[in-house]
Amino acid sequence: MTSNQDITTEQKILAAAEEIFHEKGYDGARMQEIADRATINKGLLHYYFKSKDALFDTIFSMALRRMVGNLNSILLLEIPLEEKIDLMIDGYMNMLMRNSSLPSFVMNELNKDPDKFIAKHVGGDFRNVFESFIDSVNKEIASGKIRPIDPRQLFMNIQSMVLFPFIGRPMIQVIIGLENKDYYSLMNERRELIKSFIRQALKP
Amino acid sequence: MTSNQDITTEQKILAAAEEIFHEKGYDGARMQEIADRATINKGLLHYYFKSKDALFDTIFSMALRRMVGNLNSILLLEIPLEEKIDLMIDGYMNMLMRNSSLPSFVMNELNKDPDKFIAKHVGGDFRNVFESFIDSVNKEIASGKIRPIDPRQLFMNIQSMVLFPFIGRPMIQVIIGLENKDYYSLMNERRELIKSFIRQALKP
DNA sequence: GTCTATATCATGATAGAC
DNA sequence: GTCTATCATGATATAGAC
Repeated sequence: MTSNQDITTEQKILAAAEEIFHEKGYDGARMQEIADRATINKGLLHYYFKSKDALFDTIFSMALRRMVGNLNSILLLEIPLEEKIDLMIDGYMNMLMRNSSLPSFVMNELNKDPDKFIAKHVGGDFRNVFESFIDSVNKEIASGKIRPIDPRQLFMNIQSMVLFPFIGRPMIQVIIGLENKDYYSLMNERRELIKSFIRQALKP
Repeated sequence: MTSNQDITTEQKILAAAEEIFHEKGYDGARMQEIADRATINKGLLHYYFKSKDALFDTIFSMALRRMVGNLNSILLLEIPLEEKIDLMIDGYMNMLMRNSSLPSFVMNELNKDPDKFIAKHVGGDFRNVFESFIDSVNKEIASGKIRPIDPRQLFMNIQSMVLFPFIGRPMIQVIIGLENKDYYSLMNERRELIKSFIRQALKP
């Protein structure tokens, strides 16, 4: 059983670990720094989480869920393609404006160990989910509402335009010459821009 | 002065270091593993490169140059916007098909230390370069050849659609259900797809 | 230039007092 | 539950023989 005090400490640890891991990744993170950030002792960290691995797994699972959790439900909805795409974009953007370091963290860890995704996540579920998206696209193509396009490429384009600006921010910001505050407002405008960009590109 | 033998060893080190750093990042890389990969002794590593930092800096600079080196020259060309965009896409794609781990490596290191980009690279040069791109876009808008769009957003879209599939590959591959070989051919088709996708989106 | 051996230090993890 | 040692290991870096 856990008392109220326990929950508070565990929450403090999770919050601190999330910050540090997101910032520095698994390899760059230090248990000492997480303890400091949580303003607790390093020994106490190991009392709540046996190992750095265990703590990381918890954080990474949370990150994965936040990353693809909404996607499943949206892709399965029985709604027109255009609405589906808009929902995807809005869902991602809302989440990303509050968790801007998430994509970089998740993608980097996955690239270092690609199997992590399959291992931790509901591996087989996606086949049906993505089939549903393919059907949506093909139906619109057949009815002449959009021009022909490989649904996988369309999906990549959406994901790319939404996620990349949060991963490539340091580079982009230097190239186009932008302060932090300006970048934020550019991201805000981006939500509608992507929608109309895609709509225009799909127009027959 | 360096003999032929030296050059060969240094090349071996650089090749090995590049592989390891690209795979695991700065924090995850081990000097021992780099030495092993180069089939030399660990002590010899420090003979050629004083420290891990020094070795990493060399690798990272190479990566940065490969990443944005062509961009400068392309953006400054006095050619129509459409050609400019096509050149960007082709330039990136050619490079990425042979260096698929490069974007993930560079972006991740930059996110951990955003100042790295400005510090290592020709910092101020980009202002004029990107101005040239902005002019290209605005000229086409003014003449009615493309529909109005924020040049910065257009630039982001291009970068995103080209770079992200090489960063988000593990996630994308699971979601759309794809083997390694299929992903490769999908990337090959992508080059022309992005071009026409953008052209279509910009059509007035 | 290349290797072996070693110094030095930081880190994850454990033991034990309170 | 929380803290203070302390252990054990692994990593960078150096010294010195060949």
